Amino acid sequence: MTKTYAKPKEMSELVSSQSWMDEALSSQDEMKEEDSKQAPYGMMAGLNEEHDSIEEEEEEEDGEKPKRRGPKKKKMTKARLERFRARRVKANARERTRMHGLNDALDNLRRVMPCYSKTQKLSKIETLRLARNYIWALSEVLETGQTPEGKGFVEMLCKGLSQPTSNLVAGCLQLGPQSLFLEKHEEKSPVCDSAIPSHTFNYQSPGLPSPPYGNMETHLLHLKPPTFKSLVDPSFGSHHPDCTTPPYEGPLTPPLSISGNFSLKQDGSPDLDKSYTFMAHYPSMSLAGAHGHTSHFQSTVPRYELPIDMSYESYPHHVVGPQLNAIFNE
DNA sequence: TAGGCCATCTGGTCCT
DNA sequence: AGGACCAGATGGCCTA
Repeated sequence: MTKTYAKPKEMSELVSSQSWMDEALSSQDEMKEEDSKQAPYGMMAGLNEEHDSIEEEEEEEDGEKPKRRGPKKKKMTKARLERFRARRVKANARERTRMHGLNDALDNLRRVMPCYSKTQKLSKIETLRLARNYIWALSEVLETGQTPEGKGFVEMLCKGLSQPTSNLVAGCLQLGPQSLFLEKHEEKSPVCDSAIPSHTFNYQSPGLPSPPYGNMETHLLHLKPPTFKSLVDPSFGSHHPDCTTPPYEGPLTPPLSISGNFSLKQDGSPDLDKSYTFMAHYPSMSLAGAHGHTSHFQSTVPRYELPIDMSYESYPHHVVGPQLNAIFNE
């Protein structure tokens, strides 16, 4: 899955010509070469041809370079250099792993979104935007206790999304931009790739793959206890008979831990008795279904208005994160 | 070809 | 000291 990147040609020329490279950096160059042997992304490989002498004096005052403040750097002894190099290699590996974990979590999030597609992956930012809208839309459904009117639901989901993503969502939910009404279809499994022929849908966005995703009603299954269970019990979804999507590989990151306090049992599985701290926000919601598929949701959920400018342009820099935090952590 | 998206490296900061 | 997290920088890939 990891892409491999070719080593950029210009890099070595660029770096080796830079007079500001102090000896610490030159030592890093050596380290990078070593790192690049392990990492697929070998951008720094081969940079150090001109920085072999690690003991050379660090400050070559050539007049052009601004004087550095602060304490003079310690000379890089060979031992120090070795330690530094090893540390950097390890740090790079950790950082790669960390980012892979982050991406895995994002993939998990994509899969529980109402328009999961292996062929057309949502970008990271669009995934987060859609997730936010989805939470918002579902909270509205919980509040009203009614199946949402199709157009409104899609509009909620699409707020602030880019046009291509909006098209994708509309396509997934079988709602074209012109005909935004809920059309009855026989119920199919949610989030099932390639299970439904594309001609079933009344809207296809140009350039989109055949929408294999399901219809509006199926996505509302996310509200029903079995699917709710599937979110917390990885073994559930992977054996769902209607779903042709490959089984879910790993346990989900606790998907509903709104406040971030998700308890795990000793074996690592979610502790449903303790975990759902969002019950504090949804005090009368019965979560029995998380265990037994027979729960009911009472619709006395407090309403959370999201006083956020949801225009596409407003997303990147604004209050989305802090305000959501404030809402969910109050 | 420009722009969007992405993976990776890197140095800084904070925490244990 | 070392790990986690973060943001900036960089360059590759892809598409309109």
